[in-house]
Amino acid sequence: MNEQPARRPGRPRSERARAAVLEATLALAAEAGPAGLSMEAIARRAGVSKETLYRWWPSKIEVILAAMVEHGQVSIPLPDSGDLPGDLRAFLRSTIDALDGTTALLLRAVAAAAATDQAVADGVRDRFLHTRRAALGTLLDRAVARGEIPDEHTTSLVDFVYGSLWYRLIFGIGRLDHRWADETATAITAITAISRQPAPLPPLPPG
Amino acid sequence: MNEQPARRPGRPRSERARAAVLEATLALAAEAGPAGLSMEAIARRAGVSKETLYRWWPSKIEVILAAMVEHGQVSIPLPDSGDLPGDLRAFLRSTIDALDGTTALLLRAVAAAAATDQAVADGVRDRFLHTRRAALGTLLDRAVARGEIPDEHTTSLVDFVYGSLWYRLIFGIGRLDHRWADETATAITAITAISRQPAPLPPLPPG
Amino acid sequence: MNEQPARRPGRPRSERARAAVLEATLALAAEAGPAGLSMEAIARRAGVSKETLYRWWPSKIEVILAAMVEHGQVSIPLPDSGDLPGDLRAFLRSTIDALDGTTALLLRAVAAAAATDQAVADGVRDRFLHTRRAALGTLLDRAVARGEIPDEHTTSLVDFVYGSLWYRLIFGIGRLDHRWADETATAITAITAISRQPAPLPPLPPG
Amino acid sequence: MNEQPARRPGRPRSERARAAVLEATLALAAEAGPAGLSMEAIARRAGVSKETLYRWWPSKIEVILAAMVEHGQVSIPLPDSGDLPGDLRAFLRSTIDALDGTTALLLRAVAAAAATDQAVADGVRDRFLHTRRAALGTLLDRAVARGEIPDEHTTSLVDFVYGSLWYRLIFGIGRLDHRWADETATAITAITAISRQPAPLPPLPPG
DNA sequence: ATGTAACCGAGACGGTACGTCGCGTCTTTGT
DNA sequence: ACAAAGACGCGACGTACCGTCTCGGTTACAT
Repeated sequence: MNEQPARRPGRPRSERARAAVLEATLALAAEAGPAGLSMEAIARRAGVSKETLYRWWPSKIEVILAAMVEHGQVSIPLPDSGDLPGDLRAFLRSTIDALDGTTALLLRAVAAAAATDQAVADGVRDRFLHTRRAALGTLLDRAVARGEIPDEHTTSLVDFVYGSLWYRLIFGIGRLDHRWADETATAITAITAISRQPAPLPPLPPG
Repeated sequence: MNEQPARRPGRPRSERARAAVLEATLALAAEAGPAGLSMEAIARRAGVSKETLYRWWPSKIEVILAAMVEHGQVSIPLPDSGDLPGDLRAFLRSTIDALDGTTALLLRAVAAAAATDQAVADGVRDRFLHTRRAALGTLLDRAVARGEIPDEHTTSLVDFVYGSLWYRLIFGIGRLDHRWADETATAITAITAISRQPAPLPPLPPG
Repeated sequence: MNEQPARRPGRPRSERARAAVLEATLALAAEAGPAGLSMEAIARRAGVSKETLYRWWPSKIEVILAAMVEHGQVSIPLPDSGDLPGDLRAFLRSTIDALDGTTALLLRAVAAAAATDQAVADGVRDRFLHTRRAALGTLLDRAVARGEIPDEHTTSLVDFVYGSLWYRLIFGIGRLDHRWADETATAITAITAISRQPAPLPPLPPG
Repeated sequence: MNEQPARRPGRPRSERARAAVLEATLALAAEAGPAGLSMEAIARRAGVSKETLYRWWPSKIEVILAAMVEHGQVSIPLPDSGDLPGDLRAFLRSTIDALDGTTALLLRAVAAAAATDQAVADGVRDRFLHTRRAALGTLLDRAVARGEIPDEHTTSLVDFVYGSLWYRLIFGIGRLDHRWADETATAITAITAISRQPAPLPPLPPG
């Protein structure tokens, strides 16, 4: 069964160019930071014409997102041990582990573009943030299903986690390390207690 | 003793220019959004020379911050009723009330500038975010003092509140209205229960 | 003896492509003028690949010259009535008749290419202008042979005729119509008189 | 009486930039020919921003015309000895003397631009060619006034002179030297004879 | 019938130039 | 000393053509 659509006519896309662009993007992000990520600079660095750049990635944000995917620091394993505190802690630690210096700078560039342009924000939200929110949502939903936490706060909790992550990233507030992951996981799961506590409230022993 | 620094020689600073710049900034933010907020455009709109602009506000971020202060949507009253859930809810509602359309666009411009440039991020954090974090911190600390919540999560909670606010603002996730304020306040204060519940856990009766 | 080069193997040249290119060139010249005559546009309009275009016409000037020949407005009948003024007038009127709007625009494109690039100028001169100069030269030479004009000015006269034609065409000076043809023919043939008059100057009769 | 309009406010135009641009234009014309005269290249060579270039010369043709004026090879003295053949010869020799290699290349660039774009052609005709046509016209009109030539051909003669000049220049036909000037002057003034000869034709003396 | 070879369309590629915009600085006159 | 005006060098923007290249497919003739 050939799902692949019949090979289109014309010279095929250059894999070399594609790779060079994404590499150049990563290199520039690492060296020059978000401010150095211009289409001009990427094309120059990659040894690629601007025409080619715009042909495949119609805007800077597309190049950046593609580079992040290429960089591989994107898919986070979703732990499922049956215990929210542990799972959340593991998930956040993985998230932080994926957030190396280059990725952090790329994410800042993404944030800058989204903050500047509503259309970019919409695209980033629907195509990039959505997946991550869904992953964390799944993790929380399982906890809800297990009765660990009430379902009324899950959306807020997702906001809390990713909100504080971006917030710290963009404004350079504190560190984003395992310590942060643990504290955040702890604070989030503290809510767990609410519903857990009442439920297991042990009946007073007789006598 | 003249504390007032000796009146400097030369033509005094033009109040007209100052007002025109800040007004123009607000107008441009409202009309053209973050992308339209260029120093060039502000000067043009204000009928002020770029020289003057740069003399008093050395960078775009300074103009924006000044315009936000001028716009008055900045200082949030700090409620103190002795009850965290109510106070938090009131505080978040006030925060949202201050976040009119123009302010939202200015904040996005601030976020874009901070995300792009680390130095800007540092400045914004220390001179702008700091005050807001401190206000919310005070509110939470009072609750800690009253024994409503443990003190170990306060920093995380501040991140949660402002993080989700910026996160939603930048990426256009959902609405930022009283409903959001209430839900967020509820989720945050749910943590209250943790410590409240265990605390009153009655000592097991002897025997 | 087979002068026809042995039929080459492989797919023969597409007549369709050839015709489409020349038609497209004429159409573009008429619609977009000299500035719109790019190889890119011609290929696009003709539904022909750029590869094919460059295979048969190695440069833009070749396409244009071929299109002009195809357009048929190129060969001017050479009158030979035995009277220079009449012949010249007829020749120039025919020349103007062949100069329709599209041809005029193609000629301007030729001039632009020649003015820009010396190599193009050489080619145009030797392969295109040469024929026309020779035709007019023949016409004048016959007049010389008949004793109508001296032979010393013929080269200048050819320059005068074609020079003023191109000059007016390129810079849009005045009209290029029958009136122009007649006036030019008259001015050129005025020179005829010089030699005619003195020659028949009858020796004063004696006495 | 101050014809000079009151000094405008703002930083005055940089004479350095102006001179550098015109020099660069001349240098590029001489070195790279008409094809090398791009706005980009001129700006680069002059060490001037493209912004500045476009501010003062809104298109390439303006830069070229200005450079030619600057180059000084533009104003031709108008001889007036009372004898058309001699004056014309002198005028054409001066014209050729002014046509150094660089000027020739600039003129070719002018022709290319005019041939490509009708609007440019109009501008060049009215602002550049006009003056030259008028000069030669004056020279011829004086001859008409002296009864040397009829007035009916003057326009054609102007076309002949400048037409053949541009024609030879653009297509690289022959040389443009004093020899050409003399031959052209001779051919043009041959027409003189027409009217001169017939007029003095002495009535045949009786008997 | 089956190579083999030149053609064809499509279209990607690295370049250069285009004309515009915003940056932050500099240089004037005038207040 | 400050203000308005506005020129300046710089670098990025997104687009258009340039001439070359690499594909899959087509159309002939020569086996």
